[in-house]
Parts: sequence; structure tokens; C-alpha cells
Amino acid sequence: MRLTTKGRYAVTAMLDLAFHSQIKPVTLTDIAARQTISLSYLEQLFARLRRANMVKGIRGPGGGYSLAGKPDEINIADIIAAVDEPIDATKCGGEANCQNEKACLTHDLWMGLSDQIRDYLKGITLAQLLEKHRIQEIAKRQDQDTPQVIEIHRHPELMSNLNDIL
Amino acid sequence: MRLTTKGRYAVTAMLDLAFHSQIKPVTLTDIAARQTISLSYLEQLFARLRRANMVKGIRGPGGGYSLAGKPDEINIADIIAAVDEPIDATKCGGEANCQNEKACLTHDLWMGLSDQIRDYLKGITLAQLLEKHRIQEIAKRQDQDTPQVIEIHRHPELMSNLNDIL
DNA sequence: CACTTAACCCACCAAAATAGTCGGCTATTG
DNA sequence: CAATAGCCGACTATTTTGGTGGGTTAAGTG
Repeated sequence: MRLTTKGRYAVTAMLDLAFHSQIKPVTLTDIAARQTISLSYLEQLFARLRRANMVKGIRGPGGGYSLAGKPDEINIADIIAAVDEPIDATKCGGEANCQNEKACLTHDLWMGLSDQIRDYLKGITLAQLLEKHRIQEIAKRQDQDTPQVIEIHRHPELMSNLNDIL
Repeated sequence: MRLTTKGRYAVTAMLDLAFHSQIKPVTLTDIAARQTISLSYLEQLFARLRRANMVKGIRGPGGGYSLAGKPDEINIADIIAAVDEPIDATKCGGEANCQNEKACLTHDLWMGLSDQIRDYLKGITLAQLLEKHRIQEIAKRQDQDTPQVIEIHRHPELMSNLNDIL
């Protein structure tokens, strides 16, 4: 189990999704604005989340993403696993080929730690996070604070106007 | 608490040190050969470990490194903290300035996880690892398997001989 | 139906972190 | 004094991370 900012982004986005997609799907543009993550980077993360069957994408106007399952069925460990490369790709690859095809000294230690972290994160679901007061407050604040940001380069006509002016 | 291969290298090297430095100091060249880590990279890691007061360096022939404390006083969390940059340098810096000076959605989640991991690793000492049968076996095997590797570029005269030949 | 929306896809890019290289200097020992 | 082995710093290659910019495709709406 690797822990990087990538996983953090994914979990944050999924939590935002869980919070806002109760009624209708949520666009990545909205999530990007609220959580200050770049839209294109979100697209990449959600491509993986979709392939891992954690979210559903709905195209067209009024579309966006919604959770593929119930918030109490989606745990944090699975989200992180979905966006990070296959957990064991690095060196100590699940089996003990860490040091020229044999186990490295600390193989067992890292296995134990991985289990520990995975178990902890598997025990936490989106539903549990949603219940927390503090998270609800923060989400509210984000809804208010978020100005309507327009991604200019996605609007060719605005962009060319701008170019005329400059 | 960040978990990277850097920390893994450090812990592996420290465990090797704990295992071999009972009688006399151990050279980084030996550790590099046994654990297949580059010598210069080890030097960098050990510079930090020394500054963090976890190892003592002894110069000159017969020198090398030995542990600064007893194996049962050195825990894994401290080793990792010694080689990785200050834990909170990234985004969610200890305090809640993750999203333009306010807490990001998942701030509390990561705090909880960090504590979890830290506690787990603080509870594991080098002494405990040394007791494990499997680790003893692996260490033995490494002692036998390790051929005497000579770092040629560290031996200018060998290097120039080689240049003459080629 | 044309138009807009927003997912989907891909190739490319910049900054950072990771891992390693190289060369030289310094203390210690024999 | 010569060999050893720590110490130090600058430089480099590779990988990961995060982000751009250009599409295409499916689905709703006037």
C-alpha cells in the first residue's frame, strides 16, 4: 500500500462527490473548483476510479459523476488502491523477490505495516466521514467560498476575444 | 509521517548495522554490498542518521558505523523520521492550512492515519526485529552470498590501469 | 437539428523527489 | 607516510507527480 498525495486527492474528491451527488451527478469542474485540484488531473484520477468501478460517469448536460455504490460500502483503502499503481509493483513485490529473487531483510516488516495500514483504512468508509461534524462544516464553507471560476481555455471564443484585446 | 523507499533503505541499513556491529563498527561499503544499496546513497542517508544521533561514525581504518544507542531503544518511526524531510512540509502542514489557509476536507482523516502509523512503528524496535528467526536466516544468507565487490572508481590506480588497457 | 455540456481520451510537459555518481577532503591507524 | 573509511558537496539520471492542451463522443435542450 503506497501513500502519496495522489491517494489524498482521490479520497478528497470522492468525499466531495459523496457529499454533493446525493441528488444529481456532480461535474468534475465543480469538484476542481471546490477542492482546488486541476480539472485535467481530476479527469485522470476519475478515469481510474471508473475503471475500478467506484464511480459512474454520466455524459452530456446535467451529467457528471456519481458514486457507483453506497457511501457505507466504499472504504478509503479501495479508493487509494484504485488510483495508485498495483500495490506491489515497486520492489518488495508481494512475494519475496526484493533482493535478487530472494527476500530482503525487512520484507516481513513492511508486509506487517502494509497490513496494518490497509486494515485501518478498510475500516473507514465514506459514510463514516460524512457523519463527522467538522467535515460537514468544511464542506459547507467550501460551497460558499467557491467563486464561479471559468476555465477560459475551455471556452475558445472567450479565449480568442482575450487574444484580440491583448 | 511519510512512507517512501527512502525510509525503507534507512531501516534496512540500520537493521544490518544492528546485526553486524555488535563487536566492531561496520563500513558502509559492507552494508552497500550486503543490501545492494549504492554506497554514495547510503552515505547521504547516514549523514542524516548521524545528525539525528542514531548512529556514530568512526573514521580511519577499522572504522565504520555503530549504533548510537541500544537496539531496544531504537524504534522504526524515529529512523524514518530521521531520513525523510520534516514530516509536515507537504500540504496539510500539521495545522490546518491545507486549503488556502483553512482545513481541507480530509485533514482529520490523514491526521488520524498518521497517528496510527506512527504509533505502530514506534512500537517496533530494532531489537524486536533482530529476534525474528526469519530475519536471522536472511542475514546469514546475505553474509554468505555477498561476493567481495570492489568499487573501482574508488580506486584511482585500478581505474587508470583499466583505462590503459581500454 | 444544431448547439452545448461534460465525460472521455491521449500525448506531451514541468517541477519535484528519488536514487545514484563523482571527486575531493579529513581523521585515524599501522 | 600510506591506506582506510568517514565526511561533504555538486552534479546527473530516472521516476513520479501534477498539470496543459488538444481532441472525440454521448446526451440532453432550445
